[in-house]
Amino acid sequence: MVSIKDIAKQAGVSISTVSYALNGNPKVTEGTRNKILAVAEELNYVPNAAARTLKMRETKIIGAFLTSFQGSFYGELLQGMKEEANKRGYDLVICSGKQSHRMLPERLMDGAVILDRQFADEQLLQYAKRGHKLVVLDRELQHPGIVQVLLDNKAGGTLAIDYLIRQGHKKIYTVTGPMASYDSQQRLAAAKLAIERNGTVEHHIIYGNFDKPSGVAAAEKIMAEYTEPVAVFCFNDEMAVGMYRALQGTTYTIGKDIHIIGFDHIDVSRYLQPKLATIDYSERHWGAVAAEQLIKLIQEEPVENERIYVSLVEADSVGVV
Amino acid sequence: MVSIKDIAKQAGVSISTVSYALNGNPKVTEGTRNKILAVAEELNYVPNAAARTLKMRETKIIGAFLTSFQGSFYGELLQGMKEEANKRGYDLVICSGKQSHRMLPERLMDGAVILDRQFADEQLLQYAKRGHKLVVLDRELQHPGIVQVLLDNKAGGTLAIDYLIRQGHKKIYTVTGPMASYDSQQRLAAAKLAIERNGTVEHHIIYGNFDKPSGVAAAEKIMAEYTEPVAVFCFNDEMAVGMYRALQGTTYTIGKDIHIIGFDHIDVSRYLQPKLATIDYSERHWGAVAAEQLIKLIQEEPVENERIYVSLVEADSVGVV
DNA sequence: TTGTACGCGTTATCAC
DNA sequence: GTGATAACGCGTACAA
Repeated sequence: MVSIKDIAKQAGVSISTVSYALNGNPKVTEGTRNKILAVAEELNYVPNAAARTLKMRETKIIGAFLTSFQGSFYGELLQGMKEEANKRGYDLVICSGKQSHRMLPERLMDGAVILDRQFADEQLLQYAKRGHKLVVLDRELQHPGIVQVLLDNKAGGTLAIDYLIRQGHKKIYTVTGPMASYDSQQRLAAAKLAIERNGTVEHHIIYGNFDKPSGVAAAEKIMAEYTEPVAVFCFNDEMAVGMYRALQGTTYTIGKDIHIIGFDHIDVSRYLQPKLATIDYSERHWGAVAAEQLIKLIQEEPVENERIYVSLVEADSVGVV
Repeated sequence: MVSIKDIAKQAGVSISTVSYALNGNPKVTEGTRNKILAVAEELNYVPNAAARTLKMRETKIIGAFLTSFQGSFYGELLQGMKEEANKRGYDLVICSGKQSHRMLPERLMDGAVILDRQFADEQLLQYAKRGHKLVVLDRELQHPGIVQVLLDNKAGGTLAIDYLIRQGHKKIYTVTGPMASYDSQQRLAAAKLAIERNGTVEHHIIYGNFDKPSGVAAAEKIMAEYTEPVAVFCFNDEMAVGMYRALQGTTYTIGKDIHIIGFDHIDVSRYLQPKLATIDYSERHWGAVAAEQLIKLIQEEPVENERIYVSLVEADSVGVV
């Protein structure tokens, strides 16, 4: 490996001069600088990140921790994070799994965005206490080293339920995500509130898991109990897709017998027959805000918790009753 | 930050003893080892990755470089890579974009899997020449430091075309990916060969881009030229989905007037009406093999180029004619 | 069994 | 303007 020492030898100067030249320190003369840059180029010099990090105590890299790489859900989010990070001179790496958690305390990155319930609250708080900078997208957590960038689930849940009620529905199912999911908890709280506020609606809760199979299961349960047209608020589109699948080829028609609204506005929802009503938000924007806040946190700029806004997408999967 | 120096002081031993103890060197006594481990625990000691890397010249991290985070395509692949890497004591990080290319030569990772045509061949060869270990999934590249793990596109292209011909089709369109795509090139070559071998089939090529809009465009072109039932081999499912979308609500029926087969067996293809015929392979296995070969390469074990096998999935999007 | 000393590649603080 | 030199935290050959 070629180091600044090699360049120094080749160029006939000292290593400190090389360092100055490479870092654009104005102390070094035009002539020697050019000479040094030429030699560096010639030798294919690449700075050693480990050495620099050891000295500088920063990597200019931020990480994003996901529970899993599967599912199409996070592409736009990561893209948004990446673009914002790059714009601010940082690189982004994506990690997944408990194994990779070590990279944060080992200081392989200057901070991280957390979207992974496998990361325990106490763990994160401990990291924050040790001076690590964090942005959480999946929980509420109070610490000076942590900033929250959360979806406006309350608004989303309310929008969905109000829409169903506005369409005349009197019997509403909600299909939740996993108990541990912050987003699911918030959506449920909002849905309950919106339903109570109305007063006359019959509400049933089905506990799901944010995946297709639990959507299938929900649909089967609903069909088994079926007596009259019902509306279903699936806490994500993935489960709604599962419901579509289960209802395919049965006598129940979506948007007539069983009305469905989802959450996320995933790409597939546009290709379903009928189109799926859902709650929309910009994943990309979410990611960009997360990266922005994280980097501000790292650079000791003032930051605040942020909320990502959502909106209603009406579609034929919800009819009038 | 707490370092081994702090532990040494606290435990009343020298730093080398601490280092030995932490690394399980048998030279150090049971008693002092336990004492040291206790102190380390108490002080919340975490080894500094930069310092260790600087010394050891390895990070135990491998990277995967993608063109973009968008699209649902790579989830399973990355999961497969991650699991295999973890099994072998490595961590995986995912990177995207030209900016992040620096991480490879700067030795932030011990090697990388490349799935990004933005990485130029010469660039990769240069890295390999400097001793970096690479696995390429998206091109052929010969170098002792590079191993190829490629999809068996030839088999896929042949399977698809033979299936169409077997179903009696005499007029076949192929909708390609971008010119630069290795996979697309290989699929086209195989398709051409299979068609020539048959002799009596009329072949039309439409140049696409692997995305939905180009599927839509292809469908429109085909409808404009329509005189008799045709079969279409879309070089990926994404474009096939675009075709479905464009044909929706027209007088053309998929599987009767226009027959479609895709490639990739993406999740959505199962939810289309009618189900999409396609070429299947295990993304997860692909990823696992890639990680395995990369780590073997890093550890100087013998490696060979690998091929990932594919299979045909028949479905109603292709009818008999 | 434990301690001393050195080097990994950088940057930064001094002299000169 | 340039050059020694001391860190940064860790691992290890060698000495004790």
